[in-house]
Amino acid sequence: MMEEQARIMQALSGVTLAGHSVQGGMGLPPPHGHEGTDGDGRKQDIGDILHQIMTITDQSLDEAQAKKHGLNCHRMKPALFSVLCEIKEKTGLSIRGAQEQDPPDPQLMRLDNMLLAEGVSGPEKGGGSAAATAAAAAAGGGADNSIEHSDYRAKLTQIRQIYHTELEKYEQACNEFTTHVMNLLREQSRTRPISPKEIERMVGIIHRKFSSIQMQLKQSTCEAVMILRSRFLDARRKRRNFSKQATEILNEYFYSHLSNPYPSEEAKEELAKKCSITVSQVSNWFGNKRIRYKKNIGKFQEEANLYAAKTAVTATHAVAAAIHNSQANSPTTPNSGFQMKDEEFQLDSAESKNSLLTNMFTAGSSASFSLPNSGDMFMSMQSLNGASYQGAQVGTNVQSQGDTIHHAISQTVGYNDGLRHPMYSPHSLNGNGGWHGAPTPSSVTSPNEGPGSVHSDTSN
DNA sequence: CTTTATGATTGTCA
DNA sequence: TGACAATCATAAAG
Repeated sequence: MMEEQARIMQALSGVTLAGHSVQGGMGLPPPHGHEGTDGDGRKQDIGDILHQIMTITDQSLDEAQAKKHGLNCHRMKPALFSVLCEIKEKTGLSIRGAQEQDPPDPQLMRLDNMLLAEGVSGPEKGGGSAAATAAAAAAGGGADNSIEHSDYRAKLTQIRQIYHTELEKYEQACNEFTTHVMNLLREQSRTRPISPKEIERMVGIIHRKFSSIQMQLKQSTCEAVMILRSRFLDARRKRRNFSKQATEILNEYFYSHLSNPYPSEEAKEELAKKCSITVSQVSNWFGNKRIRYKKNIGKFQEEANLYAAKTAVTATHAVAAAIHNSQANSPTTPNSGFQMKDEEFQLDSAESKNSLLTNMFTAGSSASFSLPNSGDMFMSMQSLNGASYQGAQVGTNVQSQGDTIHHAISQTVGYNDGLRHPMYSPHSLNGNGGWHGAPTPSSVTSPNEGPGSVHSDTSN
């Protein structure tokens, strides 16, 4: 208000003194400064008006009202008013030019983006919570994992609610205030020179003020989310073990693809779905598993045998079926890896399995069973030669057969100890018989390592 | 409590 | 970018 008044007076004085070419319109001349020696009555009038305006604040409300009415009815009023409007328009423009800039605040953008990313602002993220619920429902044994997750979700929802109510409140207050000010200004524009642009500018100022408040709200919301994150999700190290079931599934896949335990993106998705974990968790799991298996194969031997035995029966059946049903067919995709412990050979179904193996070997070295075009079979052979994993020993009878097949392979595909076959790239075998950078267990052939396994792959 | 197992993160490499 | 290796931090086992 005071500022406005000052500007009006400033403008007024500028007009008054313009004719006199007096410098420095800023300084208000004393009301009686020019003594009226010019004898110009109009100037005298203006001086009076000025004086009245100057002293208006010193007067009581009634007095001021009366004076105001007097001014309003002054014969000079319409003329002065239009002049004032004109001048104000000019000054207003110049002011606006100075401060009318609205760069999209990068800070605000950042906050907005983050809130959007966290699901605080933007559309109601039904998908996320639905997924969480689905995960919770699907996870047979690992419900505790999703409990925390849902807890986090609940807290996040709370934050979002608070954020939205506050935002709404601010918006409402802003609108109310804006309309109030607009009404006030419009009302005053009858007695005071206020252009629509002036009102617009005021509205802009109000909005800016309120948006700065909003920014504070956003900032504190961001902080709250960050704290929440650090306490829940970002307490990322606060890990939970996967459910037994999930580990089972993952291990099954791992050991049945031991020669090339690199699930494709689709396979990962499949596994993730089966285990109720994320794809990246599957990737993590396989990354950890590979490295840890490689680091200490002996330690995983038991586990490997377990899972190998688990799939041995079905795999064997599959192989048997394949051989019996299509003897001359070309099993170019022998997704029929055989996995069994050598001791199993001498046990119950030793005979059939043994003959099966023999069949395979003879078939492999002869023409009727074309060499599998996959690293899995290759792995099998390597394993049979004791050239693969530490502890992957086989019975001597099989070993000899393996030697046979070794030679057969050497002749057929140019097998070379210590040489990577291009067929098994990118990640499959290297000279050591591992995937990539595997240690060299080939020399370690301690027979008392216990019954080893022959791992093959059912790479379908 | 200590040790081991394990999921996740980080930095590096091809 | 995915894989790997080292590492972290916690869960579970002893």
